[in-house]
Amino acid sequence: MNSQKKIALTLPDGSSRTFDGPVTGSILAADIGPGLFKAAIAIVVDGEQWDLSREITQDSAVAIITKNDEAALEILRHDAAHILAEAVKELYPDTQVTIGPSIENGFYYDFARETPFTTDDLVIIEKRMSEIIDRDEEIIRSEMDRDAAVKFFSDMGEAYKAELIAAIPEGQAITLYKQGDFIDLCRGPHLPSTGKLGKDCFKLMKVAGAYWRGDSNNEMLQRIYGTAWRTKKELKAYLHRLEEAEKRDHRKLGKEMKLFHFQEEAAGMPFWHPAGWTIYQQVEAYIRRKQQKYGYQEIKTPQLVDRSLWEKSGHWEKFREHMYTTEADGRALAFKPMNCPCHVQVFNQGIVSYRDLPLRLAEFGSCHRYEPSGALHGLMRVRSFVQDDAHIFCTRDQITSETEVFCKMLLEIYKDFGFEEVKVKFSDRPEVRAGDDATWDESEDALRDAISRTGLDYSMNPGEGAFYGPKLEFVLTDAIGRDWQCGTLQVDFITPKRLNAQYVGSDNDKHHPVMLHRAILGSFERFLGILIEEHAGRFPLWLAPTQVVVTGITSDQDDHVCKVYDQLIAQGIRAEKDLRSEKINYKIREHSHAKVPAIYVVGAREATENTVTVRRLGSKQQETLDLDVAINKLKAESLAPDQRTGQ
RNA sequence: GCCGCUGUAGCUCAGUGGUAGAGCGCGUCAUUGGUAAUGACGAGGUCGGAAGUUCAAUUCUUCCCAGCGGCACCA
Repeated sequence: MNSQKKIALTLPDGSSRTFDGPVTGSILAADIGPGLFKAAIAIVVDGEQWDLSREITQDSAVAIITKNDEAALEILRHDAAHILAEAVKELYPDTQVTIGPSIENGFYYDFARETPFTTDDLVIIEKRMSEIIDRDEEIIRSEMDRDAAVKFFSDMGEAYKAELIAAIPEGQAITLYKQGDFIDLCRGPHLPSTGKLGKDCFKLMKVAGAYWRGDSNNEMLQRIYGTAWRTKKELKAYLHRLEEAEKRDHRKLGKEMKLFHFQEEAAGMPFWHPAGWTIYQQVEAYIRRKQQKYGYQEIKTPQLVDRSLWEKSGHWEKFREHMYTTEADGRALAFKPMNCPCHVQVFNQGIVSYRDLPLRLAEFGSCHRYEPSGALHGLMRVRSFVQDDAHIFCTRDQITSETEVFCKMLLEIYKDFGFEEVKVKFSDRPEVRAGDDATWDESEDALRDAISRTGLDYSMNPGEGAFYGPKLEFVLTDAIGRDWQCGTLQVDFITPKRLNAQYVGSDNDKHHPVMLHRAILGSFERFLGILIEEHAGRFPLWLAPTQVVVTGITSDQDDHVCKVYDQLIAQGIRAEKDLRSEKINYKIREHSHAKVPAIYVVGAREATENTVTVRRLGSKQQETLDLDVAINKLKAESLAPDQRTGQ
């Protein structure tokens, strides 16, 4: 036997093991201990994830990945995708496979097949997957020359795979993985065998359409989504989380709590009911106070504007498809999809001096956008909505300070709504855009300079800027960890030029101002949807549609209930009275289900002593207080965060 | 817009080639009860819309609309 080179492997604890020749992760794991061998999933070799079966031929730093490691989940899910594909190929041989990555919480695989998969098919496929896991097929890695691989998959009738491989640079070796009779192109790594995926740790979730290569010009494939976890317990916990999220669905709560509704005759346009509109108005009043505090002036501009303005602003060219249009007096009119061109019209009235800048014009602007029908989603994506929109007209020198102040205002507002975690994204020039590169360079630099001075961390979002300028996007995280992009600040050197906005500078020359488009909530509709889900319908007192219900034990207290109710109303509290001849149990149950934050019960005792017994939502405790004390307490708590003392 | 699924009472849903049912809610009456369901009775539906097949369609077929899950889109 040749004298083989010794291989030294360094483990994470710093210890090292020497082998007489090339060694696989499996052998290493077995060498360390049978427990580790059993739990091993893959191995990290010099920072790169490898299969356990791959030979390590030189000294390396290694770490065995076991089921308990975070990294294992991704491998597990990727494997589940392969097992799914294998099951589908076995059951429906006429199907072509395409791609199947691991994703957050699970995996999917896209298939090309004439007949659609049904939900019944999912049950059958799931069963076959379990059988494949039982077979415990070895997963074998191999390499193949690119051209050979293209031929290999073409011959097999897998046109999509062949197309994918053909796109890989020539001469490059590609890796294939085989399990049973199923072979797939894959970077890896994979589990040693299919049996390593727990039979009761995965579940197929849904079938959906998805475009080949994510391009809507391409044919549509059938995507099967699944979820996979390390343990049955984790799977159950995940399914439970989904159920909990469903309970806070704003569409469901909106109906239950009579906040708003939609109907066929106005698809994507909410009808706000009294309760929902109350919340809306609280939010609007709050934002109005904040805008006043930060030096904004509120305006109101038309919803229907002549096409010629949209042509000048550039919207007609770029967004015509998404604009509602109509005609009157022989003129073509369009509903505004945004407010900026109208705000420039306000700016353009009269001569503006540099002394007037920055000019901050705010509008709760009612906009319409013809969104694709498939995009509509409750309040989150609508066709008519109102933005907390404003445009700051300023000089180039003022961009930095205006951005800084805006960020402060935005964080303050998010905090008041209970959102402490905010991410910032910087979107730079998109491919289709207005304006020359020099202007884009300048505006991107100005924005970058501004955001770095705020000290906020941000990530890049390349190519996602507006057609007229780069932007910052503000993303908040809700109570169950979901991200929502709400706020935005966009630098715009172009619209003021196009719409001929000018001011007289200190040099007595005319200049175009810079426009900062900015919103904090984004759309009220969507933000209310987020708030409903954030609070699961149990709003804090300042937002709750009904803040307190007053009710008696028997009808003997009706007069007193009315007296208490009148006092609450006089104090500006959103109170209701319940004089129905129902038992107290019944009324408590009903108002608790309606998520009313406070219930005042007045019995014979309270009526004589002029007290109320207070029951708060979510608590079974009762507290009897003097009426004045109770009302003052409620009133203090009903104040919006910015109206409380100390702000 | 694309793929798939769904559309029955105010809500949640069952059901059928011979023009429909439950629970909750709603109304009336009785009950006056101390913190998550008092009882009785009653009203309420051209079964999403249009066309077709059929002696007969809510049920089968086609088209349209809307909703849901994704994909694409999101100034």
